[in-house]
Amino acid sequence: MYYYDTTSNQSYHPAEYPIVNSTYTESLIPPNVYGSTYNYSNYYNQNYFNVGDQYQYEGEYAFLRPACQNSQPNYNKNWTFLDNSSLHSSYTLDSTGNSLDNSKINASFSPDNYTSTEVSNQNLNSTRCSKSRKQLLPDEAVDIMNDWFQDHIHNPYPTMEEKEKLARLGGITVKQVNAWFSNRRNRSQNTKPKRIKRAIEQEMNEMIHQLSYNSNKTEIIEKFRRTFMSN
DNA sequence: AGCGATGATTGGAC
DNA sequence: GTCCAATCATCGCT
Repeated sequence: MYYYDTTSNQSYHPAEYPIVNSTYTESLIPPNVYGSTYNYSNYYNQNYFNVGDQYQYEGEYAFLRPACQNSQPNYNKNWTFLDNSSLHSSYTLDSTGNSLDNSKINASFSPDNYTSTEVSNQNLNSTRCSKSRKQLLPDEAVDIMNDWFQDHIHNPYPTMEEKEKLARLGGITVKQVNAWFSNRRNRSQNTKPKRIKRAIEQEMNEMIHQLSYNSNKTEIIEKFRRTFMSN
């Protein structure tokens, strides 16, 4: 049995789906499941979705596409998650355009049906996956995180609750929020270790300055410099 | 081809 | 578990 993925217009055997674990499926959350037009309450405690979960896009049904290495979620499409009732009344096409039995599909797509060996043996660099493109985070997500960063410039460390809120508002995952803040702090020299290092150096410089004004203590100053300064 | 920007990953510290 | 620095990978641009 093959499955038709309307996001890539390709058919796959279920065993070809290369990665079924939380690390990759977490990055495949369609953004609009958090949106205002979506009744999110039924899935409030579900923070990731499995490869093979079914979604509706512009009237067409599609499976969540496979999590190839370096694959990125498609943030630009207006995904709608199908709840269980509509899932069973929907249809899906196979490689020849025939309708498939959804109850069989859902059973076959359970990650438990495949061993970790089967999954890890898949070739992540197959031609099917090589077309994946690196995508930027949604502008809205970056804007929201940038605002938060500027508002907390002296301690840019969101709590877990704040990370979840930023992720929800931006339509991205908490993992992506973590990576964004880590990169942002590091690249703006605003991590705690770097701030501490700068503060120590500044204090050392001030002490050197004071010593040099108060009396002639060249020897102490040089020892101080050798001990605390990097150059 | 080279480069800067950016998102993701990794191994280690704690 | 979180956070870090370093690094990788891919984008757009020239």
